[in-house]
Amino acid sequence: MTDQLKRQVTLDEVAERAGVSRSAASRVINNAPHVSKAKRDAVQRAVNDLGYVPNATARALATQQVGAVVLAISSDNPQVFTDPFFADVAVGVNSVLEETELELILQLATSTRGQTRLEQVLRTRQADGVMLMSMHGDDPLAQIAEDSDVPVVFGGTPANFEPRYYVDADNRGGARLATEHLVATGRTRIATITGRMDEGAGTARYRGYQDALAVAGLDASRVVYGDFSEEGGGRAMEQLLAEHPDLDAVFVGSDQMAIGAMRVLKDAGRTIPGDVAVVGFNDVVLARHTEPPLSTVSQPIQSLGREMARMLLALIAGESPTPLILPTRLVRRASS
Amino acid sequence: MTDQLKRQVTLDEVAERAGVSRSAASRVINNAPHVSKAKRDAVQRAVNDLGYVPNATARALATQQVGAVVLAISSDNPQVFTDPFFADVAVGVNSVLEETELELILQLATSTRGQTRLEQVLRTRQADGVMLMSMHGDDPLAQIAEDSDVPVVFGGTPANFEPRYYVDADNRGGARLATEHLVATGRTRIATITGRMDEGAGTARYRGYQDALAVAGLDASRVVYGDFSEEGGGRAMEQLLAEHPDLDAVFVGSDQMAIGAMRVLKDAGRTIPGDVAVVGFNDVVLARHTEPPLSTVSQPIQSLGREMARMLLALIAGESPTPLILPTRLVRRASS
DNA sequence: ATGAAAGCGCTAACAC
DNA sequence: GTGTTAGCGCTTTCAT
Repeated sequence: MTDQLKRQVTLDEVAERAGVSRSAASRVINNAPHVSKAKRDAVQRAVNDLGYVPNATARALATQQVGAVVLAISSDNPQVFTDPFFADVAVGVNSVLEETELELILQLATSTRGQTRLEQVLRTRQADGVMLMSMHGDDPLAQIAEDSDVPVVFGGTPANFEPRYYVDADNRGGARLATEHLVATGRTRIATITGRMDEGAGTARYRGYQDALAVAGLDASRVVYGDFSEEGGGRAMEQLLAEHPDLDAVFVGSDQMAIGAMRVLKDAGRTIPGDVAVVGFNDVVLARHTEPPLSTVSQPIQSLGREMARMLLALIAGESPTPLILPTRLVRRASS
Repeated sequence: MTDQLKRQVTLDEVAERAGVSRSAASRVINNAPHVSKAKRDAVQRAVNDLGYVPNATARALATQQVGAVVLAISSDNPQVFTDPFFADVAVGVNSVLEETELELILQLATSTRGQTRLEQVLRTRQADGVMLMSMHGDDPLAQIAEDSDVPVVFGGTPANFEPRYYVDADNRGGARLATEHLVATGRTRIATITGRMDEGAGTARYRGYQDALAVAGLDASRVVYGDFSEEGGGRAMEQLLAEHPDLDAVFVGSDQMAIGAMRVLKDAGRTIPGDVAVVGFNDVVLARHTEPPLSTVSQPIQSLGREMARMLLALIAGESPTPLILPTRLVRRASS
């Protein structure tokens, strides 16, 4: 029957009830040494009787540690978080944070206000650590984060620079896998629709495509730059069809774009995979349900979240973890 | 050129720099009255020069307000948050919180530890308010939340009781809409697959189905209880087919289940919507891409998040908002 | 209008 | 092992 839900129970009350000094009580709570077993038990009992829970704020003020880390998504578009990708990351992050005493603050830094806030967190240590996702190449926050003395780990890598601490999926390797598969199945006129080239994932996947074709000695010039969106994928496919009507395969930088591209291909009367093989990237749920089901590259998103959290914890503990690149794998379905 | 990223700048430093007392500086920061224009400006200047940002923790301790609210998902399954539904809610919540000084803490209360933590938040006011989502009927947290003196707003309603403050989608009305539509298009042997009956959404949608059939004077006994999952939907459909082979329509309590059900129907050789019309609920992205595209009931999820946040803000401000039920609408596609 | 002083609840030196 | 003491950085009476 712990207690009424009324006022906060303080350490002093616990100490008094247990008949010990406040410092003794404090020591017990943080199980520090130098307390006799007798007192220890007395305090424990008092804690139970009173239903004492330390005041996190007061503790934070005294220890100069906030007790919370931030998961930040920086983007100009408030809707990005709608991408199932982030929910998965969040689940992963949460799963390791749950083992600690740290709270998870979600910062959708989408408006100017949001960005400013994140910047302040970074500058004035309003959190014990920050996980930063999905940076566009020229996002000023990236540099601010990198320079901050708050521990920061990046999720994914911005296009223009390599942060000190990050965890990323092996985008390049995955793209290469996908393209090699296209080569292996006899395709010779392989095009690509890239993602945004100011995002690391966009450029890395494009490189993977180039890698594979270079090794195979095939022409890698059938490329159109996309923007990761379904409509963008459709437009890109139209352009590709116009410029390279002879193509017999296309590696697309994201499933969303691939879906748009497949629609355009079908409208143009090309069969999939008969006339044109298609491979996407990300393995979103939808990929299983397209017509035909979409071959794609799958990345361990929850692991990414977990590893980000672990790396941040290590950083906070004063260690110097090395960046991590998580493996991707090809999921072959009917579209290729 | 605000400042180095070094140590925290304190109010005292600002005060000294501005040549005023700390209390004066504090008043300016919180733009309280009783400060001369001259001092006011001096302080402002000092703030800019020094790049002062108040220490949130210290402020929280002094004001007894945390400066953060919690968005909590209570569930036994860590993966629920993976449901795009919650990401949308989060985006909605964030959009209104962004206008305030409040942080958003994400609590995936999925393990025992998580639940305990949420319970402590509720009991010992570790947050200024809590938004609680997706409660199963017998979740003890629901009652704890309702009894807590921390402001709490529920997202959706548990099956067994009606919280004081909540915002929900009009599940019953939407289900009725869907079923009426089935009736209007000439179906007469209309079955249903329900969601979990220990969740408010499950029971409410079932009631809506009953409502519509009662008005139409049709038999409402073709019912199987599902669990909101795709496989569950498939199993339920099999059972339905076995028990009521004559059915010519089915209202399914969620799109996920509907997808499973459609698969089973097709496997059983029934055409959709020729032999059997199908309507789902939620309007997930996938619904647009099934074969045939799935008719469904759409709910304004981001609005739900927004309204939850608004209601919580009102509660924190000491007002007594009334519960909100958000309208749903039928999205007719090819499956019905 | 203004400043002094007393906390908010906790931790961490420090002396015993 | 134990208790005393001084903060952490801010807000807020309360005199002036």
